[in-house]
Amino acid sequence: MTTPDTKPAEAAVPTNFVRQIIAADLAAGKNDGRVVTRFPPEPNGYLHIGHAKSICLNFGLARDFGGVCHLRFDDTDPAKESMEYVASIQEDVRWMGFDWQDRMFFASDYFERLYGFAVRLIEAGKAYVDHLSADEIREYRGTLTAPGRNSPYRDRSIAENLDLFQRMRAGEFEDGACVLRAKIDMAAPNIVMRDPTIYRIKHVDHYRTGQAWCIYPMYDFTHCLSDSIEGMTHSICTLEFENNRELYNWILDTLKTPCHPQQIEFARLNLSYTVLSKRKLIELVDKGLVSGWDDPRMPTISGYRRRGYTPEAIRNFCERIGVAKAASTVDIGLMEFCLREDLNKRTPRVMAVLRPLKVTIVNYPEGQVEELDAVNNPEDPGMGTRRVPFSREIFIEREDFMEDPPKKFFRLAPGREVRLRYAYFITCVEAVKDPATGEVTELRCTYDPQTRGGDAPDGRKVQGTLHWVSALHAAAAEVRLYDHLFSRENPDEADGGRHFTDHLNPKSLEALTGCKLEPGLALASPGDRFQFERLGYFCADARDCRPGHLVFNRSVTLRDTWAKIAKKEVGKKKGGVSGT
RNA sequence: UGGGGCGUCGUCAAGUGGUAAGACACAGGACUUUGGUUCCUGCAUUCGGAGGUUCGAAUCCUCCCGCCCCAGCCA
Repeated sequence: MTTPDTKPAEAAVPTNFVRQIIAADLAAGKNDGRVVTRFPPEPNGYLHIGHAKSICLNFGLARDFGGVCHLRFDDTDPAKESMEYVASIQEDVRWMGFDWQDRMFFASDYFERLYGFAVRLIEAGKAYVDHLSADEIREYRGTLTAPGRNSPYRDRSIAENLDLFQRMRAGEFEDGACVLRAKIDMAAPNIVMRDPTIYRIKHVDHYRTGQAWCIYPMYDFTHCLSDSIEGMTHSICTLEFENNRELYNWILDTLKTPCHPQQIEFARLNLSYTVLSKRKLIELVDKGLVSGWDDPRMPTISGYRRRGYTPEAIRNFCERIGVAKAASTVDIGLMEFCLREDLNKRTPRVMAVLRPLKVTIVNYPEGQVEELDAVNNPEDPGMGTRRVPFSREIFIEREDFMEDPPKKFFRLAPGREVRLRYAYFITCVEAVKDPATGEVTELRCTYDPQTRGGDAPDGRKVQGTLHWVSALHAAAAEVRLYDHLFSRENPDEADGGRHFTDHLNPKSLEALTGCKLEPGLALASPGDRFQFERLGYFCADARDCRPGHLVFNRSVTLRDTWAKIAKKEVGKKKGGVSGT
C-alpha cells in the first residue's frame, strides 16, 4: 500500500541557487519576509538578450516570492547617458512583459543624498580628497602582487577634506584636479579596496540634472547606497562584480545604513555567434556595420522584436538556460528552438515563393481561376481556413526543381509528379531554358484534374508537396533573409590580433526582391507574423513594410531535414572520391 | 608569485552522503497534403585529476590541474 510521492505530474519548477538563497532567507524570517529586487541598467545603450536574462531573473523572483522589483537607472556617468536610452529601456522591459508599476527610480535623483553620505564618510575620517593625477593614482595603487602606497594627501584633516570636497562641488576645480577617495587600505589584497575613488569632477551636463552638478559619484559608491535607500533585500548582479562586494559591504557598514542588502552574483549570458558587450554593440552601431540598435541581426531586445521574436519565446529561453555561477556560452540554437516552439502554435500558415520559377500548366484552361481551401494552422483548427486562387500560370520555388536530381530529392524533376499544396498533382513535361545561358527559365507541366485539393482518387502517392503562388494574383514583396551576424562561434576570441568585426558574417543579410506572396498578404500590417510554409517564420518589417511595398523579415527558418540530408550526401560523395 | 570565483554529456543545467533529472543538439524509427509539427527509441557505469574518510562520495577532507574576474577619475 505504499505509494511513492506523486511528483511526476508537477511541472519542473525552475530552481537555481539564487532562489534557494531567497527561500532560505524567507524561511529564516529575514527581512520580515519581504523580497525586493531591482533591475539597474545604465542608460548608455539599448538592452540586449543578456539584460533579458537579468530582467527575467529579478522580476521573476519578485513575482514568485510575493515581492516587488524596481526599475532603476544607474545614471552616474553623464558623458555616456541619454534620455533616448531611458525611453528604449522602458519600452523593452514593458515589451518583455514586466511591470515596475510606480517603482521607477534614478540614481541621479539621489545625488544630494549621496553627497550627504560622502560628507558623513569624510566626517568619520573614512574619505579624503586626493590631488594625485589619474596616472599617479594608478601608480600608487600597486599591482596584483605588490601592495600600493599611501597618497601624500591621505592624512589631511577632516576639516580640510570637508572644505575641499565642498569646493569640488562648487566648481572650483578643473576636471581631474582631484577626487574623493574612500580611506581603506592601500595594501589590501583585493585591489578594489585600495582607497577606491568615489567621486570625480566632470564639468559635463547630465541628461537629467543638467548643470546642477560638476561632481559625480562612482558606481561602487552609488549602487550600494541606492539599493539601501530603496530597501532592497537582494541585490543581484553579474560575476564580474564579485570583487566589488567587499566594498559594497564596507560602505554600508561604515555608514551604518539601516538597510544592508545582500549582493548575489550570477554568470552573465554568452551566446554563440553573438557579441553581447555593450561596448561592442555600440561599435557596431556607430560604425554603421548594422542599420541601428534595432537591426534584426542585433542581439538587442529591439532587434529581436523587429526580427519577429515574441516576448514569450525570449522569456522561455531565459527560463531554460538557468541561472548559475559557471561562465558559460549558450548555443544560439536553443534561442531559435524557443522561437519556433512559440511561433508554431500561434502563427498562421501562408504560401510565399522567394525565388520564383514560372510554371505553366499546359492542360489547364486559359483564363480559369479556382479558389482552393487552405488550412490556416494545422496546430490550431480554431484558426480556420482561407481560399487561395489557382490559375494556369503559377510560381514555385526555384530550388524545388532539379533537372538531374540526386537520390532522395523528392521534389519536381522532368517527368516527375508532385503535389501542389491544397491544389493538384502536376507532372513536369518540359524545362524551358535560356539558349544562351542554359538556365531553366520556365517549366511546362500537366495537371491531373482528378486530384483537386491534393488527393488522388486512385490512391496514387507522390513524394513531394510544393508551395506555390498564382502568377496572376501574386503580391510582390521584398524578403530579408537573416543569418548569424558573426561567422565565428566565438567572435570575441582574439586570435592573431584580429578584431571582432573581422568575423562579421558577410551573408548575415540577403535581401530578395521580386518575391511572390499569396494575395492575402497584401494586407499585412507591420509586425504581423506568419509561417511561410516550408521556409520559415516571417514578420512584416515594422519600419519598412507598408501597403504597396511589402517587406518581410525572416525570423527563423523551419527545421530543414532535407538540407541535412543534402549536406550529408555531399559529404559522402567527397569521402568516396578521396577514398579512391 | 596577490585576491575573488568556477570546473557534472557536444551545449546549457539539476543534484546539497544513499548509488547521475531535464532541455537543446545529435542518431535511428513511426506518422504526415509543410522533408514542418507530433510521437517513440538511443545518447555520462560516471561527475577536471590523484589520494583519503565512509558500508556507501559528484556531494566531506587533502593535494594537484585547468578556466574566468580584478591594477577606469566606466558600470
